Amino acid sequence: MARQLGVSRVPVREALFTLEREGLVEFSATGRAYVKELVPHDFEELFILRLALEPPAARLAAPQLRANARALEDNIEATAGARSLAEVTHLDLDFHQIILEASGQTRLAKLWRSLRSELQLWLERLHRTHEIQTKATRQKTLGAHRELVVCFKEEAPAAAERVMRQHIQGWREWLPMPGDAQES
Amino acid sequence: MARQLGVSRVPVREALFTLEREGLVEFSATGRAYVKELVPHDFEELFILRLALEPPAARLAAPQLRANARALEDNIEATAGARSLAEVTHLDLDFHQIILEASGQTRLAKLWRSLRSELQLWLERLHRTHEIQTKATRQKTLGAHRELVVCFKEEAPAAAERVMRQHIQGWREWLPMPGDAQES
DNA sequence: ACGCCGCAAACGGTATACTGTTTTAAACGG
DNA sequence: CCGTTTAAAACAGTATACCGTTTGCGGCGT
Repeated sequence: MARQLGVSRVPVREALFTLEREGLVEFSATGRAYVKELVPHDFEELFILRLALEPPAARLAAPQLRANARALEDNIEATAGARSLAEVTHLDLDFHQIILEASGQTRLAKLWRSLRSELQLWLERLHRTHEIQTKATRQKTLGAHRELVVCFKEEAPAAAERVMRQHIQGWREWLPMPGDAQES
Repeated sequence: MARQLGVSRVPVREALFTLEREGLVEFSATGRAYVKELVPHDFEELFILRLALEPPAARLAAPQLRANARALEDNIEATAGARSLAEVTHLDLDFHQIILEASGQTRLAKLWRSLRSELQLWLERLHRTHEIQTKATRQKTLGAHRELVVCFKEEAPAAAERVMRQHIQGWREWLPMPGDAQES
């Protein structure tokens, strides 16, 4: 790999360890790196982690976002005008990341960033195999995001936490199981 | 540092990155590594993360631990007979780690392991500056742990989640604020 | 034909070396 | 005496080199 990339082995090595942390690569017992295959349980775990982490993050971020909801509103506007599926997904993840970063919890935000790449990989795969991003689902996501902004602006941490929990749970429910074949 | 340790710089470099992941070291913008100083907010964040992660982990671990509660029971017995403060703390963290590992969520378990070293550092510091491990508190911890084992054996995931949440919250409440001075 | 052995190539980890940048401190001027 | 300049030392990142181990495969024996 180092030869192919024209760099020495140490940076490649470190990049592989970074990818391992992000869940995209795994190492064998002898230290060899392989691309980690996506098994449905991993997707479930990502969902479990999001459900555990994001609602408290939303609660903690509420005071900070009360006056700084602008980035979130810009994001919603951009999502409404987005043309491609990939763009919508990217903006959706951005929206959540803004909240995580605003929570003031550095480990939480760092953890989210490390989950994001894996999550994005899963969503891209789902996009290829299922038709998951319809107009209706986009509107549903936008609705939840708008609701969250209202919670933040009114400084309602408990409500933000609850809305975030429902948003993630609802989002998971209308998502196809990653292992399923295309339905319809 | 590499010269002092008698090894080359690359392994030192990687060790420092590992310590950064564990929260014990931080890097400046120019890439220099410093020991991260402990600020009370970091302790709060560890607590927030435990509260977010461990109750769901207990719920998910319940089916797995129904028949395999032996390690937990051994841990409780060892804790009851432990002689030193450090030993009790170590066993306490072990107890929680067993549950995290049994949750079947590899990222969750990995995350816990990376939090553990930082948590242990904090507890050691609290031990030096406060008298936090009295007989009463140890009994309280043991009581919660025993209660959790009962939940697991009866395969009561929801109860395990609730007990874990109360255990962590209660534990936090009788802990002194890390920034406070000794309160005789 | 099949399994076992042994060797060559590839690999992982780390020591050493090179290069550009940052830090430090001494020399200089105000 | 203090701020500025500048040169040397330290440093971060990475390329190269070395060594012990693993892997893959051709040849051997059964």
